[in-house]
Amino acid sequence: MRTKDGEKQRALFEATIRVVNELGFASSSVSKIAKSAGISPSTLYIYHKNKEDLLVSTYVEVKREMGAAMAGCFDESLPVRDILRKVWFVLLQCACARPDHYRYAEQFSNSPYLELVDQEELERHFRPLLEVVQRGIERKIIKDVGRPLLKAFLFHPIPFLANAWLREGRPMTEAEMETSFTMAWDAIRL
Amino acid sequence: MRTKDGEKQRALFEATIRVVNELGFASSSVSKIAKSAGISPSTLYIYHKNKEDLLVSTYVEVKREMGAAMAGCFDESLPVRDILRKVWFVLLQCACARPDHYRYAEQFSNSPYLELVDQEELERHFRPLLEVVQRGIERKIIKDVGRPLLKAFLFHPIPFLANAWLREGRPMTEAEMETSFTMAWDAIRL
Amino acid sequence: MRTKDGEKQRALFEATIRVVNELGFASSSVSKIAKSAGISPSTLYIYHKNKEDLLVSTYVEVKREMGAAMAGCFDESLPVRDILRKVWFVLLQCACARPDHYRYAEQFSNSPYLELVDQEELERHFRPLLEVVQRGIERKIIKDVGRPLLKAFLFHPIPFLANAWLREGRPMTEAEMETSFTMAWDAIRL
Amino acid sequence: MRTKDGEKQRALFEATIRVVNELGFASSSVSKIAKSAGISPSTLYIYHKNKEDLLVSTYVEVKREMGAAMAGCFDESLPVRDILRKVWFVLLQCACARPDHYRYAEQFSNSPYLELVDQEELERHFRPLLEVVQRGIERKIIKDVGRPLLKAFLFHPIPFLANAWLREGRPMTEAEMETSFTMAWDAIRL
DNA sequence: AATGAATGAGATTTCATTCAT
DNA sequence: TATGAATGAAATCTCATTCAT
Repeated sequence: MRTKDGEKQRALFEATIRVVNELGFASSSVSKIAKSAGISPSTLYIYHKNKEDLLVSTYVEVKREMGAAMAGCFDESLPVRDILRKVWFVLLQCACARPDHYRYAEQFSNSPYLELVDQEELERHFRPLLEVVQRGIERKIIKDVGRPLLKAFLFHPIPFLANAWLREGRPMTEAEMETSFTMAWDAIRL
Repeated sequence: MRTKDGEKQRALFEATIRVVNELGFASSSVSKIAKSAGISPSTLYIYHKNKEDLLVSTYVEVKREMGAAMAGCFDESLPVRDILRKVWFVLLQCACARPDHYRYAEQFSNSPYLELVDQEELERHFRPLLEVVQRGIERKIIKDVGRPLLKAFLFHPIPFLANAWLREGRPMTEAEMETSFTMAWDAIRL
Repeated sequence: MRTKDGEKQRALFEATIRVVNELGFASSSVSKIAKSAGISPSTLYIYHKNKEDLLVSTYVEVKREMGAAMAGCFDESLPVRDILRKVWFVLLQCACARPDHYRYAEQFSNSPYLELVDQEELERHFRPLLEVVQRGIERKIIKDVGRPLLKAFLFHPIPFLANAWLREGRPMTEAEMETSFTMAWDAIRL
Repeated sequence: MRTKDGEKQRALFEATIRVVNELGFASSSVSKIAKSAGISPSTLYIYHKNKEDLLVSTYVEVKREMGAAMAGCFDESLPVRDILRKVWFVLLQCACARPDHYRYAEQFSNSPYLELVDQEELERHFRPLLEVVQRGIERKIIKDVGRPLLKAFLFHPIPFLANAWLREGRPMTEAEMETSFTMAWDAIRL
């Protein structure tokens, strides 16, 4: 009896992102993704129930990895602003290092597929971050304006910026990162 | 493609947005859009060269209408902040009034279709706005950080916020609009 | 605008019966049927919603034609036995003339597809026949044993017999038909 | 194909009947049957050369069991009519007790698969019965009309009747069995 | 201008079967 | 013996587009 191949699983994950970024959801077919992963389309169905499952679990995995990257740089002992600054830098660096992952997440979360994902579960990956923000609110450092508004200025700009620099074809400089965080912080701080 | 019936043209425009929002680009077909517009798929080809042309020109039209809405509220005699505040309110109101148009634009601009659109031409609709921003920079009122960063905090949040409130099922209050603009302004002002 | 082609409709009907008889339900595919009808598989979907609809409506049409053949030979003025005898002969002749139609009906009605058909509607085609049987019961000519038992001996044997002779490769003689009807009649008469 | 586990063999036999009855030949796949039997599709190939072999040997086994049930009630010392009556009752009871086995046999024998079965060998199971019928013919008790006609009225109705009662959801009463046999007997007796 | 009919290409998915353990 | 992994072939059905009226 053969055993499920972790390498194939990963190849599928990367291929999905690659193909969707290149062709968009409209033209991404299961066969193209399978071919890009170097496996047979039928083999894909051993790893995923159907196309939807492939796309959704790819999204969830991207989000999980983003959450992990963030968690890895978390230092609760720092002041609120410094924690957020560090996270901002890490996320921006990730977005620039793996812009395709971020672009995939953007495409996905702007499509009706998003409704198939359990939002609660996704947020769990970012729980510590949300708690820091909450602490900032309680200490009157951050505006008490509800989560959507804070999201809109603190997280939402990140992939957009990564994308913009990607299109310019050069990496973001340290100074540009600093500037961008300052803008986000100015938006949310009291 | 021999243009004629304005009513059908409009029906197609709305149907495209409706269907793409409901099904996503992945599952939106020419036939479904035609059916939703109450015309035959063959008739659609009188108005549009092909599917791509349909999707692209729908996007351009959405952007044009957004530009027009903005232009309609433009009062050059006001101070920079007040101009931007007015525009922000109008765009947010539009986004809340026709969230589907905005959602369509979001989906479209996160897809590879975007590359088919002449960005220069699109920006023309927003020229006056960009000039006001430029004036703010020159007068040391707005941070001089390049267009992408300003876009990221001044325009990009708008459809995201409209979407967030749409999901909550209630309209944005005047106070919430004021708060959100304040955040955007805090982000970009010097 | 082209108009739906009655010839194609008929070709599909015959092709369905032909292919299913040759290969059985297990190996009959939409493509094979379309090819056998001389049309493209996609064209088939203009005439039938899906495979199921194709198979079901083919069955219904076969039954309708059987009903029509029977109705055409119906002479209410004759005694009960003579009416049934005439019907028996006509149905046997039909079954022998178009054995594929009958074989199709047999295969179909022994498959779970049968449950998709409105039995009430089917029986309508045979209403006059059922009424004659009823009359026979009332006049104490035919056993009053319920419809299933009468069906089992009066109609059910017909395609079986047609099939048997088909396999022998020769037509049924007049005498054999007479004998077979006598047996059916002996079974149901009082 | 290296036979071994009798329990699995039986589970496969029952699963084949179950699945085919539920889904029909058209939709019954090896994997579905294997899953329904609680084994892996690969294991199935230890017991059967291929799908065809699975279906055919299931049919043969059903027939063998029917023959055995009949043989078990056979009392050569009785008069011809009484032997046939006993057999009729037993077969009807079997058909009602295991309607799925009979339904499977019906589906199978109305499909082109039937041609893969050695008819001679099948008939061997029913040899004693056929000899009794022959004796009846010689003693001028039964019509001398050839085997197909006798089959059509003496055996063919049985699964049809079992099916009809199955659909009504209640078992056949003793009286109904008596009536049905009387009809069969009336059909074939001189 | 408008549209139902028509279709080749291609979509997603399942199948029967073999492989490797 | 037993089985999960693997796959080429083929299934059903939809698509974007053109044809013919």
